[in-house]
Amino acid sequence: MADRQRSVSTKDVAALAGVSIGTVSNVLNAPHKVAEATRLRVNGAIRELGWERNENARQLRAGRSNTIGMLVPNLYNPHFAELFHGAEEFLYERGFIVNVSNANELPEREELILDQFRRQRVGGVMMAPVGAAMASAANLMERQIPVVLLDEANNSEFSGVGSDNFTGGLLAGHHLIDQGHHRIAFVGASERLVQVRDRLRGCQVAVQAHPGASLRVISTAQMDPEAGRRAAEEVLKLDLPFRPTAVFCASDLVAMGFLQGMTAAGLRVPEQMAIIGYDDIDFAASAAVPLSSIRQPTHQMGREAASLLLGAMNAISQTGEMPRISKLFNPDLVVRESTLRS
Amino acid sequence: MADRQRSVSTKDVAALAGVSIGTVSNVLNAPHKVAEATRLRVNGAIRELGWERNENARQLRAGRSNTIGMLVPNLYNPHFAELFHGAEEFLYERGFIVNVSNANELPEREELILDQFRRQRVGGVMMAPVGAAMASAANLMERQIPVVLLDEANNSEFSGVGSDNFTGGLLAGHHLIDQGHHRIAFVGASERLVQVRDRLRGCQVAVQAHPGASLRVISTAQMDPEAGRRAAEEVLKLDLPFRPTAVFCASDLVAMGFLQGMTAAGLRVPEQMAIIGYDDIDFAASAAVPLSSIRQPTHQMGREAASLLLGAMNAISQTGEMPRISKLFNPDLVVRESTLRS
DNA sequence: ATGAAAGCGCTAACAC
DNA sequence: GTGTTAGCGCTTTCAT
Repeated sequence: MADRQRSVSTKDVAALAGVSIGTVSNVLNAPHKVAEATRLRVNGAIRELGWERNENARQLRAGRSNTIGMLVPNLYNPHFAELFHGAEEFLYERGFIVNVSNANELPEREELILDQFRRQRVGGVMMAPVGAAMASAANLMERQIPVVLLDEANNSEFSGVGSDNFTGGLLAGHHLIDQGHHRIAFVGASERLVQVRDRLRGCQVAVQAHPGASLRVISTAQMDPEAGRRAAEEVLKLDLPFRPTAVFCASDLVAMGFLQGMTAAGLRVPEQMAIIGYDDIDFAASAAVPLSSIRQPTHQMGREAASLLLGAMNAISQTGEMPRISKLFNPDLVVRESTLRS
Repeated sequence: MADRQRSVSTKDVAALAGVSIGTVSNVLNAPHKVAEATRLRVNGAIRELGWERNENARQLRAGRSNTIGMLVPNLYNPHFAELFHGAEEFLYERGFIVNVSNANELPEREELILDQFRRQRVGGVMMAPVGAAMASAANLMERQIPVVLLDEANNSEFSGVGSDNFTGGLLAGHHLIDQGHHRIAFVGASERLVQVRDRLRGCQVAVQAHPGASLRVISTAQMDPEAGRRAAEEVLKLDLPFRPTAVFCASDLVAMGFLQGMTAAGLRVPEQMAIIGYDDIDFAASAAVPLSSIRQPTHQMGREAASLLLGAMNAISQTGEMPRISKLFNPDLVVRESTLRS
């Protein structure tokens, strides 16, 4: 059965070009050391045989990898798709490849994915964990694999990129107050995600600064449209005098679910319920009611995460030191119809 | 400077457990061959040292890979995010990892990505190329790397999963005709993508079956919201008697852009312009006007693609034969507000 | 400028 | 049931 087929190797190239494998390697990695005629001959043999470098062998021998691992909670959240896009663009231009994995917001999947990255001996990892993956992240760093956190720039142990979630929450809270709202709700996984907690804190400060205003916190497990729909049901159960007139959802996905819940129940947005989201994903602008949101420079954050990671990989291989640098970006308020008082 | 640090190897494990590396390998790959006491001792040593198998070395030696490459035009299109999700779910359960790359709808990027997969010696590839990547795909197959096409089940040279785009187009066309429309437009990259061409053909058949109905084809370069907005401008330039009253957009992303263009110009949807999209992405239901669409069983298609690929990988290693199997799924019409005549 | 040779960490065939 | 060994394809030092 099926001969275990050897792929074309440098040995074959060397044989065809009439040189040693060391010379082939030099053509690839240090062409200036090789005489022009030899180089041409070797390159000709490479083309003729259709040789492609075996990255596994290269990495095994060279001890460094051109593969970067990226861990996200879910890729069909456009926020993470965009972070990935920014990071991949940056890294691809520099000859690295990015290996994304979806943890589906499951902490145990996150551990499995990081195990896999470790086995692959990736050169570095970017991650946005929802669980307590910090022990695993520390483990990677011990093995000299740099880690950059996504959406998190306040951790002194790890490098990271993020935007100022407290300020974002403040912006959202002030905006709703400015629009005349007193009873406000907050929806998001505030118990689980530090980013969401910070957004909540910002909003709380804005609300507390305004006498007579109150904030009701609805804590969800996930950060998807379904969580928003459930929160909508919960809000609708409240009697009108107690029911919030405005809601701040900690992500646009949640906000879109909340909006669906409201319109399904026949409530008008923003007249009977104002809604503001977070992330300003592209779809927010084309939602049933165009969604106000807090914008993050997501694409640029992805690029910056990649840049920090490459910096750390260089540092570790040259000085043995693991740098810890965080970049904080500023969020902006984007006002659309969903919060505009008529 | 930085000692080039060896990672913990089976040799270290063997030394600590007081056995040979062959026995360590057996504990990992054929545990039944090893005495219970020895196995326990080895596993203890593995835990104590924090050893993790080096996949590069394993793959180099074993000649097979647990990494699967996946190439998509862009991941922030929820259709592809969902295909990825289905495939990854299936493969992860079976111990494989998926390496997705975004070609950004650029044919030259597609080639680079496939080169990278070849160098990585991935076990198989799933791809949805926008360019003529068929030569590269054939090259992979020659190297015994199975290829499964995504969104394409009509290619006799390659395995693939897809849905019946002709029927999908037919469904969309009939639906618009049924709603009383005579002047219909089609928007999509029909010159570039065979999937889109098939959807157009289906729609043409539906329209031609109805005397007095006509179809205007607006061919776009990309398949994103921007393409939809541009097409909207083009349609709006037409004098009212010639202007289509309904449009079939070859993807929901395009449809959402088209919808934005219409509402920006003050036209009411569906009263002045009916719109139907394709893919039924989650966001379609929560669009400014909930979007009618042609649904594909995307998640299941992703799983099926992964399943076909694993089957091919097994076949090639056991029989040396490369199977070519295609699975065709059926599309459904999903009617929402954007095409409902009041 | 080129060649010879060692070895990265692992698997698998074979010997005991 | 366990140990020994060859070698996957490559990079890199050291001779020449």
